[in-house]
Amino acid sequence: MAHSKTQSQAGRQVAGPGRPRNFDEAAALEQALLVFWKNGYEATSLDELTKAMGLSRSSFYAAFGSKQALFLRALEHYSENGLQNLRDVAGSAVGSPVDAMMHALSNPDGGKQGCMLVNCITELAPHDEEVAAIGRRHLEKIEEIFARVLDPANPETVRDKARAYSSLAIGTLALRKAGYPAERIAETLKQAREILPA
Amino acid sequence: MAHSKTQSQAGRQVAGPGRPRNFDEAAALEQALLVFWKNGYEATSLDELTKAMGLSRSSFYAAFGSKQALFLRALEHYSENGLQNLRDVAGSAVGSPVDAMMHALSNPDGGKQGCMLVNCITELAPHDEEVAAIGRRHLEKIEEIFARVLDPANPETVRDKARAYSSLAIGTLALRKAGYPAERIAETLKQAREILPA
DNA sequence: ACATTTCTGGACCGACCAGTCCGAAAGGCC
DNA sequence: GGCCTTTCGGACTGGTCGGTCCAGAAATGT
Repeated sequence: MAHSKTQSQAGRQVAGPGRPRNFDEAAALEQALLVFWKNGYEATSLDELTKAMGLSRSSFYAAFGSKQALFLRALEHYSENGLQNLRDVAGSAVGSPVDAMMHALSNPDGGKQGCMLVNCITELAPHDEEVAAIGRRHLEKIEEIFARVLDPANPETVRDKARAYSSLAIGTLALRKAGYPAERIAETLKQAREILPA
Repeated sequence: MAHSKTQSQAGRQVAGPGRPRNFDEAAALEQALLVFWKNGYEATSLDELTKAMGLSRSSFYAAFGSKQALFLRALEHYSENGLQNLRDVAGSAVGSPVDAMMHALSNPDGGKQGCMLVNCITELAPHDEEVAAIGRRHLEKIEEIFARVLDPANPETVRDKARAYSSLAIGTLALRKAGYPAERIAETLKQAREILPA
């Protein structure tokens, strides 16, 4: 809510002449991200976006160009954040890192909203190669993190297994969105986990 | 394409008075299904629907009531078809029925379009309890079929495992939509079979 | 204080949205 | 053939969409 005037103002490096922005671009992007996450791309209107971001239409277009461009930035941002979070989980897990990662993937911050990237792949990837590419890159990074945890010495040799783990976790997101009780989803992961080797 | 006038015309049992329909309601529903499957719900317009179904707007509303109502009918139809198809696959598989079912789930008829029900769960379920309920029912039936294959005598005891299998197959749909090569997905499933033994 | 630069709110644009309506057409029935 | 019922095509409606534009306000350097 508090907008610092001296904050980084992407688009102008140093404070030149003229009126400075009175909104934080990063914070606005974050708010936009939440709206896209909740509604998906098509179902999100400019009015809802600008209201959530707290800026006028003209500021919006001056700062972000278009709904589509903003969306892609938000999606990239989400991907970076999500991957970093997953790396943190893998690194600082108290028990099995694989368990912790599966749990993190299956319980994204958005709760019932699931994973924004999976949502967007489902909604847009078949018709939008740019989104598909972001999605592929994100999924591959997830596999990579899994693989490094599974076999730090030879991560490339367990790539398929890593992809299987991540697919399993991603699959449970559909259950969650459909309204399955969280306990049943956890039981599914636990059951899968007991069978599979370390 | 050929519309028989004497075909069943849901809404009027026998040919009463008045001008008869010159379209097949079931065939029109099928065409609508394909459009919803390809685009999702929001991104599908009435113009595209009516064009694909080959009928005018007034005929459309007279026969189906609304876009939403038509969509729900199409979704239910898709669910019934998909589940029957899965039962057939499970029953007539030459090798492992579980393999065959996973393959069928992971390679839906729509190809890159994925599974319409998973798509719709992702797009609508968090905001539409009716769709969520259809989705839950569909997913539970899939589990049921898996469970009966895994342990015909005590299907209830392997329900969690069955859910793990179906989640895994569903998870690979995201890979496909993101544009992963089919061979890599097949490899993932094969690898997963080793992780999750029968 | 002034000139310069950029921001802001809101009016505005053409396109498209889902849904309605009406006159014309096409059958069965007498 | 005339009548009644139902469907047909397509024009039309109010509303919303993403995006543009402008007049005025605000904050800087000099």
